[in-house]
Amino acid sequence: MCQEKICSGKKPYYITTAIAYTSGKPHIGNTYEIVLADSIARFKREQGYDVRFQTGTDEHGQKIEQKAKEAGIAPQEFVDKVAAQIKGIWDLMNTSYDKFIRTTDKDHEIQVQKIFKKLYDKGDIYKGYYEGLYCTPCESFWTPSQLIDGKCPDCGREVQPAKEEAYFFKMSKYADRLIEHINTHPEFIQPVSRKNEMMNNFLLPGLQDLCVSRTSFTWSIPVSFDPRHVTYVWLDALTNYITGLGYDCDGGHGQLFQQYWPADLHLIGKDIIRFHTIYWPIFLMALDLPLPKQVFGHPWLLQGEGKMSKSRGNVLYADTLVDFFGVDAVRYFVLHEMPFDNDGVISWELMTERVNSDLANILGNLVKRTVSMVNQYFGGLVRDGGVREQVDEDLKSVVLDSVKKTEARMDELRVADAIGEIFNIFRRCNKYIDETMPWILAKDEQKKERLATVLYHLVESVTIGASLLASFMPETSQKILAQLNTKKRSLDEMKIFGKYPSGNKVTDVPEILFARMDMKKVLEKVEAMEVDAKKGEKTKESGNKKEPNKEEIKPEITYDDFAKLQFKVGEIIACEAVPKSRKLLCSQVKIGNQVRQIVSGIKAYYTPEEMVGKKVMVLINLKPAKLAGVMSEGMLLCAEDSEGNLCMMAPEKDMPAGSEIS
RNA sequence: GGCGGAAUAGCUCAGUUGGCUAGAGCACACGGUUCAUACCCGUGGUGUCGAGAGUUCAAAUCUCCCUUCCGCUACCA
Repeated sequence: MCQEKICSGKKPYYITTAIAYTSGKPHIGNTYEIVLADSIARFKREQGYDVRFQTGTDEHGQKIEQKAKEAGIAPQEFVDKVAAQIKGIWDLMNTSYDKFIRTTDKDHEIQVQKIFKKLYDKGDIYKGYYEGLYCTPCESFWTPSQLIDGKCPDCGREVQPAKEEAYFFKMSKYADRLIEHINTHPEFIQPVSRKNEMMNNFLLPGLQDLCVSRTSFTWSIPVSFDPRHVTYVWLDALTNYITGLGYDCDGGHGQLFQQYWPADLHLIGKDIIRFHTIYWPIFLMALDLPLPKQVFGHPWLLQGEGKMSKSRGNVLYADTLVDFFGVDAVRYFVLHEMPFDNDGVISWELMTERVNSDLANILGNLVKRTVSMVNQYFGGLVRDGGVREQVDEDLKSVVLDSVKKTEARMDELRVADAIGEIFNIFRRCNKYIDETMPWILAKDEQKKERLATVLYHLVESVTIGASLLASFMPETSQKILAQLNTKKRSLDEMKIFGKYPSGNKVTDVPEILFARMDMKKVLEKVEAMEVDAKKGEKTKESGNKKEPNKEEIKPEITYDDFAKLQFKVGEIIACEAVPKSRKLLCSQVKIGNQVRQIVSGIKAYYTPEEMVGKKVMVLINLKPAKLAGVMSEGMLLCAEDSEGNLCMMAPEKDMPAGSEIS
C-alpha cells in the first residue's frame, strides 16, 4: 500500500465499463452494463473505498465514418451527437461515474500516438501485410471464419483475396507471461468458465499477431510516423482505461494514475472478453505497466423472442422504459434479472410483473402500511416501547444477517443475489406485521407499549433495508428514508439494530412509491406507442431524409454484375413448414425439368397449402445453404413493405416453370 | 470437428465433500387477515431431478453411454 493511500485513509477502487461505440443510440441491453457498474461503484463507496468510476465512448472507425457520411455530416459532428445521447442515457439512469472519456479527446489521442510509437520503437509493433478477403463496397477485410455463407457478413456480397500494408503487434512475445499470470491469478477472468475458453482457443494453440493499423479509412488516430495509417480499434479503445487517468507515455503522469492504476475491475460484455484478457494485458506488459486485477465478462440482457431488431421497431430503450416505469424500477429490473453468468430476458410483461410483485407489493406496500400505522396509532411518533417478544429476535437476526449476506454477495459481484438478500428484509417485515398483528394490539390499551415496540422494530428494519438499497435504487432509498424522516445508515451502522432515534416522527403524508400496473393497460399502451413509432417512421421516410438507416442505397453495379444473377420462373409443387423453426417454409420448386428444394422465411405470410401451385420468381444460382438444418438451393423473391409484410413475386401472365427471367 | 458448460415444479433457477419426507421466487388454487397499493400472511406439487446402464447400505449428486440445448473456436460447403 502506498503512502497516499494510507494518508487518505481509504483504499482505492478503480472500476470501468467498456466504452460504448458511438454508432447509434444504446438499447437497454447496452445500458445494463453502466447500471451494473454503478451499483458496484456505489456499494464500494459504502464499503469505504475511494472509488473511481470511468465510462465513456469509443468513437473511431470505419463504421462511424460511413454512418456520418450517410447522415451527411462530418464524423466529429456525428460522434458528438451520439456521445451526448449516450451520456444523456447514462445520466438518466442516475449513474455516478467520475469520468466520461471519449476516444476523440485530444489527450487520449496524443497518448495513443505516443504509445504506438513507443511500441514500434521497442520492436513490438512491426510493419507487414494484412492478408484477407476483401469486400470492396464495404472496404473491409474479413477472415474466412467471419464470412457468412462465403460472403461479406455486412453486405452479403462476394469477397476477393487482397493484401493491405498494416502494422502488427507481436502478441506471441508475451504469451508465456500471460499464461503464467492467468494461471497464478484465478480471479483474473470472471466468470472462470471463460478462462478455459481463452486458454484453449487462443493462448495454448499460439497467439496470432494483432493488426493495429489500417489504411482503408481515415476516421481514427493517425500513426504519427506514418500518416497513411490510422490506429485500428483495440490499441485506441483499450488504452482509454489508462489515458482516462492521465497516463503519460513519457512518464509524466499525474496523481490520478498513480493512485488508481491498476484497475480493480474492468466490467465488460462477454463478447469482448478476449480483448480484455489477452490483448489488453499484453499491451500493458509491453508498456511495463501492472495488469488490472479482474475482468468480468457479464452476460447479456436479451429481448424476449430474441428479435431485437430496429426494423421491427421493437427495440427497448432505457428512456422509453424509464418513461413508463421510472428510473429505479428499470435499474431494479436489469440488476435483478441478470444472474451472474446466464443471459437475462427483458420484456414489457416481465418488467410489469417485476414492478408489481416486488416493488409495488413487497416494498412499496410495506413502507406505506408501516408509515400509515405509525400515524394512525401514535400520531406519527416512532417510539421503542421496550416490550420484547421472541418474534422480534427473529426479525432482528434476519435483518442483520441480510446486511452481511448482501455485502458477501457484492464481494463476489453477484449483484442480483445481493438485491435478493435486501428484499428478504422487506419480506420478513411483511411477515412480522402479520405475526404481531398491530391492529389487534391497537384495540387493547394495555398493549400500547408492545404496539409501539412492534412499530419501532418495523421502522428500524425498513430503515436498514432502505439504506442497503441505496447502491441499487438511489432515489427510492432516499424517498423511503425521507418518509421515515431519517438519514441513510453507513454500512457499519446497519450492523447494529436499534439506531433509529426513539421519539422521531415520520411523515404524515405517506406517498405511494410504486403504483401497481395493470398488465392489459400496459400492453395496450405499448401497442399504441409502437404504432405511433411506425407512423412517425413513415412520415420521416416520405418527408425528409433524417433517418437514413431505413432506405439502404446500394452502390451502382455494372451489367456484368447483374448478369451474374440467374432468375427463372418456378412452380411450387409441394410445401411444408420446417420443423423447429418459426419462420421457415420448405418448398419443392419445379424449374424446367428439375425440382429444387428452397427454404424461405415466409411462414408468417403464407401457409404451405396456399403456396402449392404458385408460379414465382426464383434466383437459381445462389450458393446452396443450410437453414435450420435444411438444405436450400435458391431463393424465392419477395417484395417487402415498410412494416415487413411479404409478397411473392410472380409472373404477370402465366409462364411455364423454367422460363428464364432477365 | 475441437474444448467447455447445461438439462431439477407451468416459468426462472438453488441444491456445498453422495445421506433424513428434493428446495426458493414467480404464476396458479384454497384459507386467513384488514394496518396497507384487490395488499400481506399461511397452506397446497402424483416434479420418472433429460434417457439408459453401473458403483454404493444410500445417487439429482460419482462413472460410462445416449439425446437435446448453450458458449467459445475451427473448418467444409
